[in-house]
Amino acid sequence: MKKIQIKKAVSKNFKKHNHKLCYENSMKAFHKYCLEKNLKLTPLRLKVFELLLKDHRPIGAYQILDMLSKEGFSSTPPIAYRVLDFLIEQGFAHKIERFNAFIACSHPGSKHSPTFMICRKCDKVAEMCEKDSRLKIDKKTLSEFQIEESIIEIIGICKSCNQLETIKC
Amino acid sequence: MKKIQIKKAVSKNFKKHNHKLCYENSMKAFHKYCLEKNLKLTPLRLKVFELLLKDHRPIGAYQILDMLSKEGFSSTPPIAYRVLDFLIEQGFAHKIERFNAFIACSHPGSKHSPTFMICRKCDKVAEMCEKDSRLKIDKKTLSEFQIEESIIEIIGICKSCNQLETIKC
DNA sequence: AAATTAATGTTATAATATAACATTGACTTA
DNA sequence: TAAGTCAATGTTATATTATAACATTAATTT
Repeated sequence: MKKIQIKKAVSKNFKKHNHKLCYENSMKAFHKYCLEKNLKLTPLRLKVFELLLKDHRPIGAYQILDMLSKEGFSSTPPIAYRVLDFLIEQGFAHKIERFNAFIACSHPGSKHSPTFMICRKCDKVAEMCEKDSRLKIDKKTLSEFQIEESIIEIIGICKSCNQLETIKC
Repeated sequence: MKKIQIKKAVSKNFKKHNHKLCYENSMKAFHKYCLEKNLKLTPLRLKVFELLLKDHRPIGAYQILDMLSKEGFSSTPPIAYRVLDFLIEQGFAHKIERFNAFIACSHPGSKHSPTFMICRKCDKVAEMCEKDSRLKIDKKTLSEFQIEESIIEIIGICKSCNQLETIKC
């Protein structure tokens, strides 16, 4: 029996939602991916990915190290950076350049260059898929530059925070 | 008598071009802007802007400090960061987040969120104006997020570097 | 000339990231 | 199974980027 999945808008990240589902789906995908690619799903990697999945806010490497240390893991900088590199390479995490911080990928399992919406009030981040965000570049310019990768980070205010503001006034 | 200016494509930054003109136009605009806004065009600010205008490559704050020190300026970190903040605020410089480095603005004198093309071979950067690069975002998503600012950095290979590669093969 | 303010100078330290090498543990293969 | 190999983790040290806080100087106003 197949479950029918209703596609949720990315902006759900900014609202109340069934986050347990986000967590479980991502974790499941991670397990599946590692199994298929024969990559080692170690306790450290699992823990870091779990930390990234906590909510939809990016976290810094040193925050991760703090949390690792609290849970009894070794916690010198390379520990975090190496696992983050691994997760990013495998397409399960991204770096938010604006904040030098890291976030779990919402469309995991393949390399891509997403667009991030970053709310400057609640610090939550939503990752848009390419369908919903396209960079239209002038044809002539395109012919003179071979694109390999893009960093797109949009900063603004999410609807939830905006409504809160309006209510306050 | 009015000079006819032929609008050059932004990708000129990647090619041989009359860079003296780039320099002079930007410097002139900076002088004019500061005069009009009654902002102080100090030796330090001039020097830093001049350094940013050297070529179309971003430079780090500590590189700037090195060069400042060689020219007899004071060169502790806040010296550079403060002038950079000033230049960014006034719209004469940008930060390239990908490199934690800074570059002179190509369309100076007003706040804007440009798109940068970054060549990973020669490290040169070209700033596209909004006309040539537009982010098309899904309507529903747009209605749920109020955009204030965007960071768009495209990494790839410029035509000049690409041609060099082809010749080598 | 005194008061005010903007710019620069200085000291110290915070925050982010990597290099280089050591150890462990799992897996291969002889 | 013992030796060899390799990936992952551990460790030490240090590099790189950035800011806080306060002091001094220079320009501008009163």
